[in-house]
Amino acid sequence: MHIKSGFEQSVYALLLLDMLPEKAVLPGEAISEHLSNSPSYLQKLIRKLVHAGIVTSVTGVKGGFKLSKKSKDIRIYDVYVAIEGNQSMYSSNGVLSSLLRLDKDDCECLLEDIMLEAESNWINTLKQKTISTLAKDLQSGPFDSKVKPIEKWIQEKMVL
Amino acid sequence: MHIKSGFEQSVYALLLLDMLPEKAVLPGEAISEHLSNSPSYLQKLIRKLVHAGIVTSVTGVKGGFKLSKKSKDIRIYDVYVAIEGNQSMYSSNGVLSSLLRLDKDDCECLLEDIMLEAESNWINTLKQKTISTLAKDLQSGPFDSKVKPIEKWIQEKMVL
DNA sequence: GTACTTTTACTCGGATACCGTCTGTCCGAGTAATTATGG
DNA sequence: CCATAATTACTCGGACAGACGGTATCCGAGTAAAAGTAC
Repeated sequence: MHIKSGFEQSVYALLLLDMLPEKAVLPGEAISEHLSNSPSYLQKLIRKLVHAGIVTSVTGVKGGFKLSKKSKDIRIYDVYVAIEGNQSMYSSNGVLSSLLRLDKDDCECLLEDIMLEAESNWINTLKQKTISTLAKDLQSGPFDSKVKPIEKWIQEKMVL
Repeated sequence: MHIKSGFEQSVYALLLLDMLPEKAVLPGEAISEHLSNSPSYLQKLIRKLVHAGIVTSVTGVKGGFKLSKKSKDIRIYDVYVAIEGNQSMYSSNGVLSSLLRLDKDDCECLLEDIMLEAESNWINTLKQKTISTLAKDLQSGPFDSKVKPIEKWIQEKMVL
């Protein structure tokens, strides 16, 4: 089991967008340039964030993306769901039914209860962390000094 | 992200083995027959459980498998690790390094801390549940009556 | 200078290809109990 | 009846094929600002 790399890309794209001045917008091309990953794929990811209501898009010339909420209201969990979907990690294949010699899906999967409980604890952790949490961690961490250059770079690339 | 179906198969195979009388052994063929999944693949899974020290195998004629511990000492987490490996769900691709314009892996992934914390909570839940937990759930549930026939069937198929 | 058209720079979403992983199959080798064989 | 050989019924582990999903690319369509054009 592995969490998609698209999730990481999305989170850091949001962290970048969080440095945008209000009302400004950043083109997808610029974002992928700064994150050094493939432009077309990253944009596909960002579009998922748009659908999830996390990011606002502006079409046409001078278009681009920006956060549609305050970063403290964007939970890591929300990002996860936007990218990976809200289906649970575990889904039964009805093996217990076979074990009990019942018709398929005639009984609930005992294991599912346990797996859902575990997943619930996992989710709750991700609900308590936001993009803002990461931004603060960054500013209080050893790479504090690297933030300024990024903001400067944003000034050049942003529009509106 | 999705947990492999092999995990479910393994857990219920163990639940079946838990019904074996002491010292008795059940051939892999019989197990897959009762779980109605492919024999060769299930045996491959069971061999992973053997490597993990959860199941004991006996080779040769009258060979087969049995639990190598009490079912209350087989945590669901142990089964998970045996099948899926003990690498964590999340692994960074160094996107933060790109964001900060550093050489790859020159900084720790901020997101990783969060993801590991969440995963830790997930793991702890699975460490508190065992195969014995499931066995008890089964006996106290609505399909209690289905257990007897299985034990009878085991009497026919087991060896030693 | 105003109304209209064209260009331009973006997003949007689908079609498609690639590639790694999980599922599942197959086979030869190893192992040990059982059976057969020979004296 | 005993010792040895052959058979049998298993596990073991690797090689391999197929399916599926994540990653990534490409392209035509839509959109709106900007630039160009005509009167």
